[in-house]
Amino acid sequence: MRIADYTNQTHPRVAVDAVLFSIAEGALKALLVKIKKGPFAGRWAFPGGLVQVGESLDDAARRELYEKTGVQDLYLEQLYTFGDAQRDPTAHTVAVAYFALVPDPGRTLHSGDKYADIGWFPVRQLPQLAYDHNAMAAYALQRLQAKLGYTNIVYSLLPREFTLAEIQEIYEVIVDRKLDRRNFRRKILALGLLKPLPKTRRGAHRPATLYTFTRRSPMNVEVL
Amino acid sequence: MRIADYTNQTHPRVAVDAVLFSIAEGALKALLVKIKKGPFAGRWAFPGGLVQVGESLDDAARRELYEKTGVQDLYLEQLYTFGDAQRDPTAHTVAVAYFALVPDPGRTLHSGDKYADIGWFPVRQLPQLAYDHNAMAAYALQRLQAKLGYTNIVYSLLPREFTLAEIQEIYEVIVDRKLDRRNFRRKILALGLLKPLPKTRRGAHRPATLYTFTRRSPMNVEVL
DNA sequence: GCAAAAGTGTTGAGATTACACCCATGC
DNA sequence: GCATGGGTGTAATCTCAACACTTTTGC
Repeated sequence: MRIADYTNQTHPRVAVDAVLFSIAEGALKALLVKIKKGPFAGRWAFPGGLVQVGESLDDAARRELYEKTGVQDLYLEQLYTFGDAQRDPTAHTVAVAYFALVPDPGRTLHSGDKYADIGWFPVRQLPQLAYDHNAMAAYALQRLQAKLGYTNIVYSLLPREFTLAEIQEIYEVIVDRKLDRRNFRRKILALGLLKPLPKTRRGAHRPATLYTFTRRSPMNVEVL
Repeated sequence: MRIADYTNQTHPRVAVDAVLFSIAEGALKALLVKIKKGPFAGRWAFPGGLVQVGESLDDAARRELYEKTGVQDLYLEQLYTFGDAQRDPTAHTVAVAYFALVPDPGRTLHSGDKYADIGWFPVRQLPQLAYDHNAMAAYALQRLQAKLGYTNIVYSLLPREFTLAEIQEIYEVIVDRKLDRRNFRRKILALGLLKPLPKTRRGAHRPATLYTFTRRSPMNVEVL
């Protein structure tokens, strides 16, 4: 990354920040990185970086997350653009925030040279973050909850094969309330997006039928 | 406006564009300006401009629209940020699009020095616009239609006093279908946001009771 | 055989839709 | 007095929420 003197700039800089969510250990987690330098050194924040000329915003967000997680096919959508003049004390920086989803991240994380540390944090107990990233987190969570209700994006939080209990748990963890099992199953199956597989997941108790999505692309459907 | 050489820039510029809607002559209109210079000279576009250091995005959008229309209290919300590297052939420019609403604009418009012309255009028959502004228009219309259904933002398209027929017409024009008069009235009144006034609007036929909003601030309600 | 998760239907309440006639005014 | 838009109620349908017992497995 190039270091430059922005004090004489006449225009704001453009950065991209990515709020990456996942479900792990029965809780909703977000990916945070620890900042090395500047006024927020030592604080946690969402990963991000300046946009280069010729690079699209989506590409910048995707690149940023790929560097950290090694995940290529994640769900990614633009969230909101934060442009308050004081949000970055160093120089006026407009941050285009993205919102991303991945299935349970078993893989290893790479903090890279830029950050001191990296990790998954439970979304409902985030520490005090750098910049306006706590507001960003709140906004992203709100968007996630809303979109879960009227789209099929859960698919991006699930592995290829899953049980109905697992998909229901994701809904419960994200919208933060218990759902009626019978009503939920009826509704989710009525969408016609799930195909039962001729296999079961064997565990400690009665085996559960495994399902898979017929389409893994975003669309609007009435789920909740 | 300062003219500068951006060819050696290492970072994209930031601009704000505003899609301003209003209802006039029974149709949904958008405000367009005619561009004077550059590769899009002669084309219509949404009004916009570069963001200055120290200026927030919301302020920049508000300023832009105030210069053109003289309207101070409009409904304004961020829409989407367009960041494709090729969207502006002159230099990579990230455009933060805003979406705004005003009641029927009887007032005069000011094209200013920057633009060759200014005017209201029916949203469903826009000409070919500069940049990616046709996509911007489509996105804004979609947002408007959706928000009309689950918020009370109609208030920002109506004058202080209005009849139920007038508010219904706005819904019909925007969502582009006829609504049942009795069902619509029942539902909109059930929200408790409208107060009947002890006056009527006298016209060619039976006078209609005038209503006013009890609160003119955005909130979520189930309208449609 | 017992503990634990998987699987399955029905009923009542509330919401949504469809639909037709009388009323008040201006001309 | 007639043309025009304003104003009003009900019945049928659909959707949503609440609720409990049987089944299959591992140990």
